[in-house]
Amino acid sequence: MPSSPEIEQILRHAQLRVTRPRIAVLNAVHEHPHADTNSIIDEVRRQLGEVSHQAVYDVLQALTTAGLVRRIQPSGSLARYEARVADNHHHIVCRACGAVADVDCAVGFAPCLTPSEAHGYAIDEAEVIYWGLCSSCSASPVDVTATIPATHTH
Amino acid sequence: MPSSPEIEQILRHAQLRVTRPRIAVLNAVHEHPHADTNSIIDEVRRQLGEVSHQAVYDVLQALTTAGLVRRIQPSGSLARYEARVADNHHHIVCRACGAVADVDCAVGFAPCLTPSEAHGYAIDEAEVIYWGLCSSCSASPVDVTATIPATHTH
DNA sequence: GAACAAAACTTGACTCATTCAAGAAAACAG
DNA sequence: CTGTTTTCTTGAATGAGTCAAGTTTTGTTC
Repeated sequence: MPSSPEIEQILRHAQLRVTRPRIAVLNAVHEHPHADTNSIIDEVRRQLGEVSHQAVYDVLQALTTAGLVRRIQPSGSLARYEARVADNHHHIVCRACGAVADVDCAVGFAPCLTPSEAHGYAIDEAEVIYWGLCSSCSASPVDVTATIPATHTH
Repeated sequence: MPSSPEIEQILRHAQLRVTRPRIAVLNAVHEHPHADTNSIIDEVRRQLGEVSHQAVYDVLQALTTAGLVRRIQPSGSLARYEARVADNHHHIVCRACGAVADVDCAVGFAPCLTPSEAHGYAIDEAEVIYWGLCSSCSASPVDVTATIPATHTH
């Protein structure tokens, strides 16, 4: 969890201008991995007072393009962001409550990045999402007949 | 590509009532794998004349729940459907044009379905999406700086 | 094969995450 | 400090998807 001056350095090193919304957004993503855009907006406003949602959308886009955060969007979920970008890890998503957990890439780069047949595509990333039920949702059964996973967070 | 009476049988075997919209939708998904909802609506209307979009949404939901079609939704893309449901295959998505191709599951069920650490989740599916550029987009370079893949189809 | 209950479809309004656009404010190079 | 560029604010718009009430159709039962 980088301190505020560290966050500032991260932005500068990425050649991004340092602004309060950017510091707050990057901070929020570090503190709340897999948070969706609305949660990030809330958290940023908690830190700074009123900030336009558009600013947060712009910042998230800029940070994503700069490679400082990564955007994930499991089917049926809103866009979520995480600051863990250095490695190639994957995610487990709960079908019932939408909770997301990280999983290290089990098999390194080999079977994980190489499909059996690439159809002429130049592949640069293998994204893996494991679907299932988190421990608390396994414990307290709900209706999971729908194939489309729930949208809300924990 | 099942014929119309075959489509009807498929519906009956799934204990679904046979209606013209359902036949047309299931037909469209068979004929246009990975088509998004709007394309399916267009195709269904080409077959039947006017059909409400709501009917198509309802049918797709019913077919998905019955396991006759599978819904996929790569980040930044609209919901897409495919009728290939019997096996565990994966997808390659072009970052530039959004084109989707099938890939057989390269590694069987083992590394493909087993994460290194399940965090207490009961996992039932491993979804893999390979990201890259399709052959035509590799040939005619466009701007691919954005991390969020394009929404439109070919 | 008519009548009935359940399931599907139509219509039309609505939601809400995300985007667009134009002007004001802030960052930073010189 | 000044100017240019980038970022932020404001407010409206977009559009995939959902909701809800009423009508039609399906398939079953008599």
